Amino acid sequence: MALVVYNDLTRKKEPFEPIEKDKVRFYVCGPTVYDFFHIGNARPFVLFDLFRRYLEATGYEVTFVQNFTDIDDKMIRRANETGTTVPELAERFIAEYFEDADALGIKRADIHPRATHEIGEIIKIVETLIEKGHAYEKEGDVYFSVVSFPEYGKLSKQSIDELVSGARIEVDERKNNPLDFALWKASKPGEPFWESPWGKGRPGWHIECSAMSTKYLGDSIDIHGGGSDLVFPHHENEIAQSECASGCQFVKYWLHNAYIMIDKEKMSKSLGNFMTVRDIRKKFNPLVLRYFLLSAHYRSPINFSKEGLDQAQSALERINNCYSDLNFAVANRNPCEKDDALAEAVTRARQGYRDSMEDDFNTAGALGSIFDLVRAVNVHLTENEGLYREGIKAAKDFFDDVNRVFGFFQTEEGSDAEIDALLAERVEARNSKNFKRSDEIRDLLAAKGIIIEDTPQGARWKRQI
RNA sequence: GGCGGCAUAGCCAAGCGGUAAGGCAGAGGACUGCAAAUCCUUCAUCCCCGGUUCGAAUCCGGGUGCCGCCUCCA
Repeated sequence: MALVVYNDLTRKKEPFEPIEKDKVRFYVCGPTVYDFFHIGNARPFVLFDLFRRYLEATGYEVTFVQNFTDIDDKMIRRANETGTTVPELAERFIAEYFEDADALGIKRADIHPRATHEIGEIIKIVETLIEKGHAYEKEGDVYFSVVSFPEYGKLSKQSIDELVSGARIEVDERKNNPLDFALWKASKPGEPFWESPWGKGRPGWHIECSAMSTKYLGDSIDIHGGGSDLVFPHHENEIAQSECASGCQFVKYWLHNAYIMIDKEKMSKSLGNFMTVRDIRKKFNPLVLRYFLLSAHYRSPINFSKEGLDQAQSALERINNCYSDLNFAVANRNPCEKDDALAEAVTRARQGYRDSMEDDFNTAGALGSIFDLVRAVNVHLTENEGLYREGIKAAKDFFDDVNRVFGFFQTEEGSDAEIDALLAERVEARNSKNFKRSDEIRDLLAAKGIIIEDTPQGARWKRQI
């Protein structure tokens, strides 16, 4: 069994074979940093981070690049509205991005390039495209000519004619073809600008990703990821620019995630029906959102709802309870004889987990295998007074391996003198049948989000997720 | 008009030809001073109609419903 991924370029599942053996060049479209990101934006960030982790866990050396778009119309507009500058706005929301991303357990990319730091690279590509006859300059703007690239439309499976006839874009006299798009935009008075062969201006959106991907990963990369709303025109345009400039195939595997839906509509900034990750974090542990995003296959839409998050929280609690029960048992139980059922359950869970993940990153299926082992561990802990050490060790190793990819086990075992003292007092109260006092202490701690559990091995506490 | 996706129990969600994973919620029971956690039992024939097949949720055809892209959007 080997990894198979669904490639949007061919619309088929294909065996994953990187261009260079054991190495993966992976690029993901990052945020435009003019605001907090919402949970729809969070989906690709979480997903592609997870794919990267899985690839790394299975032995690939991954170079992972995710950009920041820090100059475009939205940046300029927001900076004007809020009385700040574009660079200040970018700094602020790059920092906010990392705060939320860290909370969601998203690892830092190897490289987080910013468009404004790559202007030289961008100008170089635009010049190349003009030289090769794929682009033309008009009044300080530079446009890409879609008819110069016969394969234009190969990702979205549309011909230029079909795209034109369905287009809702405004006619722009400067363009030779309505589908031509800006590589470079002349700056208007008061806008940020950079000097270029075509005068003062700034890069178009699509060219950024081509430039940054090429600079840090080379002309041809293995995986390019993003939301499916980027298929057209963003990724189609990236292909056109990059392949015309380099003469090589730009990307081997195109992966796109489906949207978050809310009330049967796509969640999006423009519709205004979004919830930011920052909002969610006020009500839920961010790992609950992480679990929620991983509970369905990445190419299926997810319907967002409060109930959905509640369910995710309960499920995540079940996993975490098992993990902490397991650790507690290791510290507090004596060995018992071999438990074949547990040993077999670990083997089966590992196999099932792997089979699911290798089938186009089927995280929902993988969760099924994880829960199967949760049940088996719980059964073992319930049916035995002691502990089958080897089996439990194998289960813990599996959970730890999973966690390096899924990242939602709470691995830290808390210790707190004040809580420990209250817990000790409660034990005494219970021993002397002073249940009024013991329940008081339990309620007191519960109000602080501390949950008490009485086990045959003694009382213990944990934090509410 | 073009391209594409989805429809599986109250809810979420795998499965993609061999007789329905998993989670949440619910019901009954065990354990507990009461809880919590946990365990046991229980809870679906897969939108409709045809077809192919020994056999279909899974393939084909036709419906119905919902959604997305074709403009900034993850």
